[in-house]
Amino acid sequence: MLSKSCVYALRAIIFIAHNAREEAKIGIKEIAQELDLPVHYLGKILQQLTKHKIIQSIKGPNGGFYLDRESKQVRLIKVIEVMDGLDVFFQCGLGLNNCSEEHPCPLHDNFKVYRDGLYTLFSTTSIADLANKIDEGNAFIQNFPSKLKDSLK
Amino acid sequence: MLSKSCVYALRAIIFIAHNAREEAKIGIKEIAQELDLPVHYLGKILQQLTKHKIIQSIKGPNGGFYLDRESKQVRLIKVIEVMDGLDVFFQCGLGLNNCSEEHPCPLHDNFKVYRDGLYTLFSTTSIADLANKIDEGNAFIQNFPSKLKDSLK
DNA sequence: ATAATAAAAGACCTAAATATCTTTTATTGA
DNA sequence: TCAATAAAAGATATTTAGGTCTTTTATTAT
Ligand code: FES
Ligand code: FES
Repeated sequence: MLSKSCVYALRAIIFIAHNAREEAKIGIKEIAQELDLPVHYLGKILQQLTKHKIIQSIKGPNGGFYLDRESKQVRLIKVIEVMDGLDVFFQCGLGLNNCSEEHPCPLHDNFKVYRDGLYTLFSTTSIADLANKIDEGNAFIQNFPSKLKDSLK
Repeated sequence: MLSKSCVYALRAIIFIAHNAREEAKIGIKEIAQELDLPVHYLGKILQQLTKHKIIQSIKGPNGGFYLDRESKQVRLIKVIEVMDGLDVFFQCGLGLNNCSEEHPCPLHDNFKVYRDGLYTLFSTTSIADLANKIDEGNAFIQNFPSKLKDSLK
C-alpha cells in the first residue's frame, strides 16, 4: 500500500507531535529507538520532511525535531505525496495504463470505491487528529512489545 | 497495492478466460503482445500459476494456455495469495508489528474499513465475473491505445 | 523417427527500495 | 574561541522486485 519510507515518516511525525514541543525537542536516536526504526534510514526520511517544511528541526545541542502549530494541521496525504507520490490513488487496480470511466477495467467500479475512500481518509485526517488519539490513550504508535518473554528472568 | 507480478497475473488470466478455450488455446507471445507485457517475465508468472493449478497449459504445437471450468470460478484473492501473499490485508496501515483491537494504531478503525473492504471484494470476485464484463463489452483488459497519433500519417 | 513448436526451467541481469556508514555544517554552552 | 552536540549531506552497501536470455522438456504433425 504505502512504502516503508512513507509509514516510517507518518509514525515518526505522529510520535514527534505526541512527544515534542519547540521548547523540548526530540532527537532522532530516541525516535528511532522508541519506534524500532533504523536510525540512519529514519534520518534520511526526517531530512526530506524537514526540507518540505512538514516538520521543523534545529541542529546542535538541545536540537532535535518538533512540530509547529501549522505542521500539526498537515494532512496525511501531504506526507504521502512527498514520500511516495499520489499515483497509487489514481492508477488502475489491474495496471491498465490509465484509469477512466471511458476505458474501465472490469474491476474499476468496485475498486474505485475503496481507492477513493482511502484517498479521502488520508486527505481529511491531520497529524493532530492522530496524535490526539495517542494523547487520549485510545491508540498506540509504538509497537506492542514482543519481548515480554524477556521479562521473566 | 498489488505487485506488478500480481496485476500482470490477473490481467493475463482474465485475458485467457476471455480469449481461449481448451480447443483453442492461446500462446504466451500473443498474450504478452495484446497486454503490453514483457514476454519472458509473463512466462515466469504463468508458469507459477500453472504450477498452482490456477490455469492450464499444454506444451508443443497447438499448445498454450486456457482455463477449465473450475479455474474460471477461482477468486481473485487466490491469485493474490499465490503471487503476493495475503499479508497486506492483515497488516497495520502505519506499519506496527501487529494490527489488533487490543493495540490499535490511531488510524486503525478508519483504515480497517477499506482494507477489509478490498479483501472482501477480492474474495468474492471470480475470474469469470470479470471476464464476463469484457464479454459483454462493459469493460476492457487491454490498454487504451496511446499510439493513436501514429495513425495520422 | 524426426523436425518444429511452445511451455518449463534455470541462470543471469538491472533498477529501485531499503539500510548503513562517514563527513560536514549549524548551534550551543563553557 | 573551543569542544561538544545533533542534524544535514553524501557515499556506499544490501535486498528485493522486475526483467531478460538460454537451455530443456513435452507435444504434435510429418
Ligand atoms: S480502469 Fe482499472 S481501476 Fe479504473
Ligand atoms: S493497528 Fe494500525 S491498522 Fe490496525
